[in-house]
Amino acid sequence: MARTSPEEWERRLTEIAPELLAEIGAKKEPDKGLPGLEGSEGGVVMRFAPNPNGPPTIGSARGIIINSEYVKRYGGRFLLRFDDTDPVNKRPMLEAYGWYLEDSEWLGAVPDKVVIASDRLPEYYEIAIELIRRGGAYVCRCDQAAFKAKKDAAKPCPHRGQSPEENLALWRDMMNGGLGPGEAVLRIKTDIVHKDPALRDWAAFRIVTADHPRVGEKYRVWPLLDFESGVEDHLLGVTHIIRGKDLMDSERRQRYLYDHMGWVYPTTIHWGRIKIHQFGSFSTSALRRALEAGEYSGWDDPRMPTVRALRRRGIRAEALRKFMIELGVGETDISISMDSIFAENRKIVDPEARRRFFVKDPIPMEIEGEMPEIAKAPFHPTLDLGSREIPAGRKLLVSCDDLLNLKVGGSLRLKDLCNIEISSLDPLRARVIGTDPHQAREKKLRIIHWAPTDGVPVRVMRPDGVDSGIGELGVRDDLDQVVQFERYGFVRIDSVAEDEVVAYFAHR
RNA sequence: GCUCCGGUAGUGUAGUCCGGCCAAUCAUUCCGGCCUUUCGAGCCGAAGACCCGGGUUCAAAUCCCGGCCGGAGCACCA
Repeated sequence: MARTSPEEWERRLTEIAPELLAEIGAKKEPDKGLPGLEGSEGGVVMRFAPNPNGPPTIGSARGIIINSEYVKRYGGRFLLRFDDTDPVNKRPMLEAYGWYLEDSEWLGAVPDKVVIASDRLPEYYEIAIELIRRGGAYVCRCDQAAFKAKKDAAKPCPHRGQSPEENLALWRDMMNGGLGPGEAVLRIKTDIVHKDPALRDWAAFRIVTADHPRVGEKYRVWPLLDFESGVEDHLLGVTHIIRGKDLMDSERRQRYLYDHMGWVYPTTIHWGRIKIHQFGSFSTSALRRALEAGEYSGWDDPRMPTVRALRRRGIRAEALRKFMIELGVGETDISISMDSIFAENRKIVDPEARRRFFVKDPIPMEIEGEMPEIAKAPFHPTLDLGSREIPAGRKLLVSCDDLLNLKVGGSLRLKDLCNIEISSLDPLRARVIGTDPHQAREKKLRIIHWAPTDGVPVRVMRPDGVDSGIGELGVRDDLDQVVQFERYGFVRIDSVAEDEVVAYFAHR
């Protein structure tokens, strides 16, 4: 296949239309980070709208970070809105409201405004009434199955033709108790013969007599998501909505509501489902059940895919931000690995994390020969972070893992201390053959870390279990710091007691 | 069954709207090598992808059609 080269075309272009040449020269610029927002001229208002039925997860973090990042970029406003309108199936947790605030702030996304749907029922009622007056909504008294049958057949139900007056009267019955749960819903009139059955006359309000954790039994008519969310987005002046692809129909449904009211629909962006290798698929409700069944120590258990669990493990907000922004907002369902987040975190944490010795599954070792009584070890291999002194002694502890390929006569270096030769394996004995690190280097000795016998017991809480061992005493100075246990990994010192230190494992 | 959306290396991602700069970007992962008193960091190098088939065109990752695969909606959940 003979292709005409670009050069050839350029030459011919020069002959026939030289004024277009500039266009060829213009390079396309590669987009960095998030794509721009369309329709940002009139300002940008965005929201993250969770149901507070558990703490923010990594998925929530994506929503919080991307929305707030756009707002930062365009100088707009970031709203946090709690869509807590189902006291039964997705019952809100009172503590969770605060958790969202806390985690948003930690993620560097302090909301400009916080809205709680369960505070705003009166506003929703007013709009419902206006909608009925305009003939855009009707009270449907079909039971669920009957309506579905009608809808699937693209046939209107008998209540669709009621007059606004009739509907208003029935609405009052819903409000004042004349109608009970399951006896009526308010439906938005869309297009009953629409080719997509998902869009036909959807329910906007239903009757719920259960108490709500925040407002108790104050209301008995509650909005459904499409109404609440759609109305709030308008009321709050939201300009851009980012939501899951699973909610694509919401826009198409809500547009009917907007048309009835004469409102302008915000710009929408969709993203696909996010799955994380290390955690699999999870839902907040499923996690909550597992937690209540005692499978986890709490919402910040190191196995949890929550923001608070990552924080406890020493993952920095900045690492999460960079990662999420890099992910972007594609519509493809994605399956990510924590490795990328860890890599991002390592870059941030490595330069500031003090190095410490932690010996997992310690084995005592007796040493003979001339050696320093105190090891002087730098806090960082290349940066000047100072150093610490670790008292050594005739007896030291080394990790069981490091003994695996050891044999009598073999030699290695105890880091920052001395070079030894193994003289016996059981009991473990060695003799000093020198102290010079260069000697170790020349002989290509393996270098292992160690701990003094009077070090502090350390427990490391990991996603895959608990490691126990002994750490140098200095780890007690690093409460709440991310440190690197040499040859083990980065951990956050979570608690320090006289007789035990607990650390949470971040990553290698 | 009806409807909607997506498919670029192992994993993500840029490019797709407005076809030529794309023998395709960046990150991570993996594999080599260097460096290092850590199995960390750093440095160097390498490997690795346009779902398939047609069509339009001088030219297709990009436009059109069909197929395949994946996800989602059709709740008085969010």
